[in-house]
Amino acid sequence: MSRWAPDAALRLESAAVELFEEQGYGPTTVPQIAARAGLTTRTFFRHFADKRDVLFLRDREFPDVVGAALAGLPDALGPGELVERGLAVAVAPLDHWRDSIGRRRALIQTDDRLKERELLKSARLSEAVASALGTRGLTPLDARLLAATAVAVFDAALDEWLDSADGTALADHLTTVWERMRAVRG
Amino acid sequence: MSRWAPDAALRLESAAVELFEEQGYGPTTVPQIAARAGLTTRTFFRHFADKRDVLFLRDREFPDVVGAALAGLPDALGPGELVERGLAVAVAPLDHWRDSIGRRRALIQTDDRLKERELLKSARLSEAVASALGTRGLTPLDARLLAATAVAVFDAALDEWLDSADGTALADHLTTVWERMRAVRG
DNA sequence: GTCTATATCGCGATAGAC
DNA sequence: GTCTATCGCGATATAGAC
Repeated sequence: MSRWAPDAALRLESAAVELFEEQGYGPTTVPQIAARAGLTTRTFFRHFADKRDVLFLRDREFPDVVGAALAGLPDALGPGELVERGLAVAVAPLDHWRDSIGRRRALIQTDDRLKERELLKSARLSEAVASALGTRGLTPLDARLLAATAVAVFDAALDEWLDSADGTALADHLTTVWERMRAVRG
Repeated sequence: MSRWAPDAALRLESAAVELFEEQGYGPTTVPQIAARAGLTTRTFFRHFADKRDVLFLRDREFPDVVGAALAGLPDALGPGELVERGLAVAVAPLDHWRDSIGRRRALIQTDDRLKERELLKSARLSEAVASALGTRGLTPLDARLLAATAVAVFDAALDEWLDSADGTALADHLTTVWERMRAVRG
């Protein structure tokens, strides 16, 4: 048994989720989280920029994953198809995590500070998509608008998926929501 | 001259903008802001929920303004026209404030915490639009998607307006960006 | 208005890993 | 030895309680 368990960040995340669910986000203190994970407050802040960040451990790589998915698709696709298929690819692994994603979302909705952080993560995802679209020749404005559209679809599809009782895959919700997105403006 | 100048919030806002521009957002402390406005720290927190909020004084009413603009338009309009015209109406007064809006935006872009707050404000605007669209018979999903589209167009148009050298009105940028949004979705 | 908790972060020391 | 993760102490500012 080594002095440090190798998964300090993960243990801190688990402890935080438990405490937030038991007591709420606001009343839970960082020392409490650290203590439950068997670590110190100082260590918490070495792994996470602030108290909110502990709920967003998984999101860190997602923009890169989506960027890579977009980069890997054939050049022949039009921009609309590109983002639609890119998202579908990047999203596939999430089906296994529905439960923990749902718990996390429920927590986020209890506090505005957590909502803000979630919105920042969505904005970063949008930037990653826009950047990938920029390399395919779209103007910055067009890339930004299409990226914003894609992220709006993604966020809505995620909610539909989490709220749906049947076992429909996230990718199928994405398809449905894209369809609605195209229909509403008509 | 009364004992309290009646514009405490406005003076705090001015002091904060000056100090943020001089020293940056992070290094500026609330006691500094309060002192420059001739007030106490406690008074600052009576007017603003937190340090970031001092830059968002003007945004408070905007969702309601947009909601009212949407409510005032004829029922006969389709949803797409509705949001497009509603935004154009709500946005008209902003042309007089381009300079201060630009300074504020420059400050917001220097710090992630300020970006987060800005994103929350955009999200609230989106909710207000979605809510107004809900009363026109759109499904919650359709309302949400169209509202997200409208806010994305608004945000992009605002940036184009702030970055443009000529005196084109914000409403004209809105029109242009709506056009691009429709085009890029092919 | 005053008082206080607690989030946040800088610094130096320490303990294992390689 | 060097590197990295952790600890312990301390300082400051935000934010909320009374």
